[in-house]
Amino acid sequence: MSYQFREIEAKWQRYWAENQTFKAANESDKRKFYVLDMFPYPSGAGLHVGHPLGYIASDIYARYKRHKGYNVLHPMGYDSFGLPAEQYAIQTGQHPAITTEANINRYREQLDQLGFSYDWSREVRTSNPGYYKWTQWIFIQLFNSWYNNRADKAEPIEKLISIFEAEGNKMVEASCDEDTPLFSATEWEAFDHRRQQEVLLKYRLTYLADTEVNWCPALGTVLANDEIVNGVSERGGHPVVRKKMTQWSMRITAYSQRLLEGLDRIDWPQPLKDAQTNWIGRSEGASMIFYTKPGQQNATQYPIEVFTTRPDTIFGASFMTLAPEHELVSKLTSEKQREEVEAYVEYTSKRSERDRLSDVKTITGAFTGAYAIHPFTGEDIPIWIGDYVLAGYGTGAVMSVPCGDQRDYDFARKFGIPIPNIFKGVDISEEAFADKVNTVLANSDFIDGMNYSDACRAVIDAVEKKELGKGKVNYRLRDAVFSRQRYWGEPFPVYYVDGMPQMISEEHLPLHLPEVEKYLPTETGDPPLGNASVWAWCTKTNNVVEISKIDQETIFPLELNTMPGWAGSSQYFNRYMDPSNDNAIFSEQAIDYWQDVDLYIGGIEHATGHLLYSRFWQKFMYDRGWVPKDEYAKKLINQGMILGTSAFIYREEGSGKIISSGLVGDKKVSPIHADVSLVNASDELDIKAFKASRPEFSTADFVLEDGKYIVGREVEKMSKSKFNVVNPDAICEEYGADSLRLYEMFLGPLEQAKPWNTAGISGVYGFLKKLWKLYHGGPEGVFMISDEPATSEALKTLHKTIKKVEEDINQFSFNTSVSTFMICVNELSAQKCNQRDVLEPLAVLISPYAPHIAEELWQLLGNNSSVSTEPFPEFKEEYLVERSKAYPISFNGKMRFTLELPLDMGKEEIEKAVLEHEKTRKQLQGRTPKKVIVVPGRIVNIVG
RNA sequence: GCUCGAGUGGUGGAAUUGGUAGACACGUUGGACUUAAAAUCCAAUGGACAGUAAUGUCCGUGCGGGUUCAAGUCCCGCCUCGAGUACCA
Repeated sequence: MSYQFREIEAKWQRYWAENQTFKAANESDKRKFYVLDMFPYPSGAGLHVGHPLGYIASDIYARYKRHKGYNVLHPMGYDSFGLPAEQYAIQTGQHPAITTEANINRYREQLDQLGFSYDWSREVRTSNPGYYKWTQWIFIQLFNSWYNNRADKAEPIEKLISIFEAEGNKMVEASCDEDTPLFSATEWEAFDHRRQQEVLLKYRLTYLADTEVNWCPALGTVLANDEIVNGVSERGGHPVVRKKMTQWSMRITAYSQRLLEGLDRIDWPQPLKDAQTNWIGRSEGASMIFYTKPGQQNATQYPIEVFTTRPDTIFGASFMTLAPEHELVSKLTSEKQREEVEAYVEYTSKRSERDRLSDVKTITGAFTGAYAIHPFTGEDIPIWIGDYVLAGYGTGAVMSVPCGDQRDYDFARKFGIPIPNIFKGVDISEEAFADKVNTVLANSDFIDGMNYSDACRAVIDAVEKKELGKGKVNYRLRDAVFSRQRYWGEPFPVYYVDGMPQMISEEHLPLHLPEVEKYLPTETGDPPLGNASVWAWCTKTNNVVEISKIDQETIFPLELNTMPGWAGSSQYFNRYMDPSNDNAIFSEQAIDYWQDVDLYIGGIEHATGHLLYSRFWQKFMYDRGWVPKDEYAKKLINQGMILGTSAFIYREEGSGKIISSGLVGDKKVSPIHADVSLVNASDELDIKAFKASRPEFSTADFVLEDGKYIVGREVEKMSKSKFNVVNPDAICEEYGADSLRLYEMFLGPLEQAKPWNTAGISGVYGFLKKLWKLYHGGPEGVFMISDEPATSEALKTLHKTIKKVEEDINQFSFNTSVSTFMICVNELSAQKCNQRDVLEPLAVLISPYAPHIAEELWQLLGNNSSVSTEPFPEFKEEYLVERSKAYPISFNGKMRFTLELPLDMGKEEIEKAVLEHEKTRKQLQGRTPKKVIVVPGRIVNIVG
């Protein structure tokens, strides 16, 4: 019997589903292990061979942990809200729920085909009301919380209210809006209800604010910073403009420091940690106040707050620069300069983000005509505006130290501002000196001769004494805008009374997404939900209450925005623990047992999106006591992308001839993608099939070499538009899921990007056939094994393999363990091994990688149960002990020969044996060695 | 510019973390079986040189230095590619 993978795979996939083999219980005496994949967005294109890479790796690990006796939670679900389904709906009128459902079914089929050990009873879909009920619930909890900086945690808003009632807000240290006014307890009591709500909104962890947002007119929605790449939208590449809008925001900045510190406690890849660290962008320095000098037409002294990381260079400040958008600009500008300044502000506001980015080298600015007073020297410092200072970072104003900062230096050069030197022994005639480490200060009054850190401390002390500033830590991280003007997302559980937001009471959750006629914004510019005439929400008892949003007398207006993509993915890992619970996001018992994720596998592209936001929500959940861990994933692995190998044909410019790649030479050609499925292993294009699939080329003239059209090759991202997509269904059909699983692992290190090459799969396919044969040594390939004890040689091969494979799994080196299996089977075949005591453990050993064939072999061996619950074979050192070993020997690092010596020889005996060795004597040529170096089990060196 | 990561045969990649570089696989070449093909099996496969041969010698992990009996691996200085990020004060 030959290896019939199609029947075997279908049979065991059915078996696993029918027997619920991988269902995990929330109660168990076993130790828990939680293996998580990033759940996919079910796109219409289905899976290509790149998608399952991480899923295969996590499945191997989950199966391995089951063999090791753990109760393993390995769930899967769908991040099913998202833009593509909505855009498809806009074009076709098809409800996004319908396309999403169809896509999910297709995904499920493809996933099932690969033999994953998911507990499908725990599936979640972010677009299911039963799921988004809890997304809405978390939103309400965030709304009802504030961040107490003194306790360094989030607390219920009621506590803040009782503080306000008792003593006002003067002593409160909280993360709140900048413009929060100070008030006493009596003033608080005197505020009317609306005013109190306005104030509280400045403290809540999710709040409404007029935010300058990234508005994408083409998509009709707001984008988060991480949804913009190079100034255009990540999806579609549409232009993005800045615009002020009232939006929900998440006060993630309250957690800046904890998000940073938490990284030290989790085993995540360094590049990912670096990306988050940079994104949070902590910088230490000082905030200082420069007062303006009273001018002739301007008697007021305005304070200008600046942030600097170099307070030590304060005596080098020869001007100040404000962002053109800075609120003081118009107040400060002198009459004489007004025309110039206004023209400049006008000019910068017209420059788009893109222009500014692509043109950073052009230095522009204008003098306001006003001066500030240096806090120490009392000298006049001219105040300029320039667009190299960003309104959104720090205070939007800087003290400019041209000798210590290249941007200030260039600006000073351009406008002829003096560049005083405050560095000892440094030449600044060509460029600024920005080296903190080698700084020794001069011409700097009380900090003369000091180094960077001493001077910083001295200056901060001095400004604090003068009450002109303080040491400050600044973060680049901004609060996250949480509103999207879209249909296909979670509705906010919010309605408005007198323009103030109110939460829908929890027992009315979920607030269902209403039906709409069309998915575009309304004529009045409201988000798509504005098209809904009827909203409904279910009470706990499932009484459906229908409420017309238009009928203002019975109900107040509802929030028409929906939540962004990352809302549904920020707590899904906890929801898997108890996914059908309707009374709580998860039971205490479930979270108590599962605690957190032990292994999380997914792409690094979520570094500053999902992976940051989910950490933020987890910390919030932790603060409020709902989860036991403030970091939810102990270990994370970023699998590398599998790239496509695109095929190109070359059209000559002018003639339009299609030239074979070997004949292109110096000719002017434009490369055109050809479908990789039409190209064979030796890069030859099937011209007939190509012409049939692309009518525009049906009459094209193909110039061949040796009668063949040879395509050019290039490695690119796998995508439909590049015609380089390889479909896993086709691979499974031809070689089977076990081959695909093994091959994806065999391609290279899990974390590395690597190109797909279908040709190579024959290697692992051949391996599986050899494995099969090992168990089928009977006449005409009938299953036959021996109950005789195995040879010591075969046992050695087996235990070598157990040891290596277990080491590999624990280091996630799945590629080398596939090689190890191949070596193992090659050796056992050569040894003609067919003994049960080797072949039985081997079936268990390979089952995480190739589960279908392992189950089949396990059954043939006479077992009734699934191999997946068998204990992992135990490695025994004794089978590996060798009688002797060949030692490589070098002499003076040059000559090398090998010497076979017993393993249990001591150091001195080895030395003696080496010297007695005839060849050694010859090579030493009568000289006496100085020393003999022995590294047991490895190598012997002789130093002459 | 800054921050990470990586450079090893024709190709994907191994190398027990300082100890015989190129495991394993693809591809290629030759052979066996076959009317033929597929499938399968066997052999060779980094380069150069010497030898009828077994075999031996030298050179080889992006480049240039260094440490060491011994370097793909450690140190210093470059080059190239990839990823992230960017007037962040």
